[in-house]
Amino acid sequence: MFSNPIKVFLVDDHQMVIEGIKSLLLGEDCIKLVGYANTAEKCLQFFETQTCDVILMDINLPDYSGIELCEIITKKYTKTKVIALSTLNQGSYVRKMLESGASGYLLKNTDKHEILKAIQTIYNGHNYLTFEANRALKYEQELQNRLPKLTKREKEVLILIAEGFTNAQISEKLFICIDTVDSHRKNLYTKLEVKNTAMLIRFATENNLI
Amino acid sequence: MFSNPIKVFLVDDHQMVIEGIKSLLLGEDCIKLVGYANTAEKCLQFFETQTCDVILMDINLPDYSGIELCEIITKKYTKTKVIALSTLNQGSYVRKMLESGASGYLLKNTDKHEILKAIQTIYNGHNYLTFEANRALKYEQELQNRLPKLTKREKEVLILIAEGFTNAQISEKLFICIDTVDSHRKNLYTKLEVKNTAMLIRFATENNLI
DNA sequence: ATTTTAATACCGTAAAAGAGTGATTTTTAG
DNA sequence: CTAAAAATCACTCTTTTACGGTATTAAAAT
Repeated sequence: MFSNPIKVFLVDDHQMVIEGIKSLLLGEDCIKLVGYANTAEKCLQFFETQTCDVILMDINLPDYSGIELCEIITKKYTKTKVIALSTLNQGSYVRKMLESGASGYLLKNTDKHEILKAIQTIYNGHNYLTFEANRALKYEQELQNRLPKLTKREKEVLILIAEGFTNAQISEKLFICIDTVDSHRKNLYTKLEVKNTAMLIRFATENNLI
Repeated sequence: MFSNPIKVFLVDDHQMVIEGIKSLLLGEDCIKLVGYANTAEKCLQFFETQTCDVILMDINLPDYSGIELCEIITKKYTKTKVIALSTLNQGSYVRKMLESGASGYLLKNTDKHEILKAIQTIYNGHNYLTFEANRALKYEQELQNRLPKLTKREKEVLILIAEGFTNAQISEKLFICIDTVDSHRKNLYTKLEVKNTAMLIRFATENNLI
């Protein structure tokens, strides 16, 4: 039955996580740990000569980010599936990893059972998101939806305001009338429900609009 | 020689880190792993009936923060030393953990050798900061020193400005004259080298002044 | 083809901020 | 105790923002 164990590769710069997963997967006949790396560079080196079915990949690596590495791997070695591993349960990370081609997302506080389930699910061609990651993803999308949609021009004006330019200076930069800048500014205030520059900039920084 | 091994306790919500450290410390006769916990709560429960020499403690825990837990432990059980464990190499964390009574700071990408060294150093009554943590600490202090020193009143005014209050409203809140608020505002501009509200708020948010 | 949205512009008034200068009183630190 | 720093208040003048409308045109979406 286990004549063809799933070949798993590990990428994580934390030695103790490597050890932990090794120890967790040890004795599982259906899985074979074919290697591990602490850096994206070493991971890519491995794939020059060898291959695997599933990579467990930390998002935070010392050289590339996991997002970059994931993109490279999934484009170049289409048969290899990637499971993102992270301590951080941030929706934006989950989204970015999935956009970069990852098939799964696990938090590092997961247990042996879930790791095995994720590996097998993904090996069988499906995606696997841990519950928390799923929730974080939905939460992030909700937050984005709640944010009023700013037009292109409004965003430009917002950024220039944040850089400290007055309406007059902005009008010169954008080759438009001061009144127009004023209009955009008013629309920003209305849309973002603020009533002066201070609140505008604070709201914008807190919501990553600038 | 190892009749009295150093008793070590582990706190980390990541099962794989627990496994990793267990596996790393296994076979070290000078160290005895007396237990582990995934939450601050369970850690405190352990100390109701037992004790240890050194705790390896993750900073990010699901219930309390490591900073809080560290403070509780070091105050209540003065003989027990704490080593902070973190993936994040941020000066502010290092500082906070040391202020909360930690004796050491390790990154999770450390190796067996350094863990042993840290445990022994701290057991012998000295502090142990990993090189990176030390550097991050110094870097943070430098950044702080570069920032102009704001007076208490200036900080208060800054925060109220950031909350969107006008000089008049601030003057009412602080029971001072509008002109005084205006003076503080001008001083903020001068000290932080900005020339309007937008730049002030942006600078303040980017430098964690508010 | 037509409705909606985005971008543009204008007007007028009131409020707030920005810039300069000076002075007094409290607190703090040496 | 005394000098320095912080906090306070005052006054003038200019610039900018804030807020209320209204309105035209171009681009997008339906």
